[in-house]
Amino acid sequence: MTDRIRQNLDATAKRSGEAAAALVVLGYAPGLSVEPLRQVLGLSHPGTVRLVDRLADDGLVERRRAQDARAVSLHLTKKGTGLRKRLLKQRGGELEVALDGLSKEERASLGVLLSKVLKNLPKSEMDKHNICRLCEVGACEQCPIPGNAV
Amino acid sequence: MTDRIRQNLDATAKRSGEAAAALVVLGYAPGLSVEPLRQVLGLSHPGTVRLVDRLADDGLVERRRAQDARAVSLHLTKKGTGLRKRLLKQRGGELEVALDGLSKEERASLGVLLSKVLKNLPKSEMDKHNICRLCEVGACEQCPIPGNAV
DNA sequence: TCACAATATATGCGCTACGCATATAATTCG
DNA sequence: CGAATTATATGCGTAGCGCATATATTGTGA
Repeated sequence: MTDRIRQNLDATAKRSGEAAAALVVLGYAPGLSVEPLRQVLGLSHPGTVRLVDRLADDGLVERRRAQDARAVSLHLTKKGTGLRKRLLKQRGGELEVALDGLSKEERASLGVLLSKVLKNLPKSEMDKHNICRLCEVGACEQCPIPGNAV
Repeated sequence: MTDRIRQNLDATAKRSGEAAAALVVLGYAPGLSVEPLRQVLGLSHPGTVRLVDRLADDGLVERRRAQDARAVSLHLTKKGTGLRKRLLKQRGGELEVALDGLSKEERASLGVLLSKVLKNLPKSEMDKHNICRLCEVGACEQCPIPGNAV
């Protein structure tokens, strides 16, 4: 499933690696600067700078000055917001394909079980954000990862 | 989960991309030639040739002559077999971590539900092998993907 | 049987997405 | 106010891949 989701997101974004994830994250955390973005994506700082370069080249992300003049405030452009929406929709579509044929009850039961699994995964605070980096905000009434506000 | 499994396998194999998958596949299909391996891994032919080059450089895979003198017969070396075993064990360990705290009944129920999900995924015959390319042979009494012998 | 298509592997070349080391700019703190 | 800290950016190299193409072997049809 993740292979397929990745492939589709990469194709839609015309970028690979963490590009799609960056768009999703910047969507729910506008104004984020490079350093926290780096931590969420699990990249090096230079890698993240270059990623932002590419997204800016594509007209998807804008660098604005932050209060702290050292930092940059990252914002999705209109184009970036549109692409992000398509990415999330596409991911949802793939999940729907995977769940085809499962009844409402089966889906609910799968949700309960996977919530338990999800709780076992994060090994640090930032890990929680990394795990959720492609999530659709609001898809979970309450994020099953304890202490995660996303 | 897939992120974490990939990271660990890549670190253990000291290679990234489809290297670990190639070792696993060649373990349950010894003598496979480059072309079918390519299809299972979902790479281009040149990409697969170069991957085999790297694995041969690492002393993990051997090229032998096949009946068909055009083809090569790929075999794991002793070292390759050992590494493969560690890779599968590591993957199993990560899955175990994810399932921590789930009762026997919950695991069984999750298995049933995920079997249904799994059936929805393959879009072609080769897809089935691609999906199972990191699987542990024998882990499933019967592969939930219909028509898959692995 | 012999040329020609088909199949299998390999090579030349370039590109994307990274990481490490380091430079530069701004802020904080003693 | 000067030095450590923090944030971004740049120089440079690498792994892993794809496309186009070359080479070798095997089938195939007149």
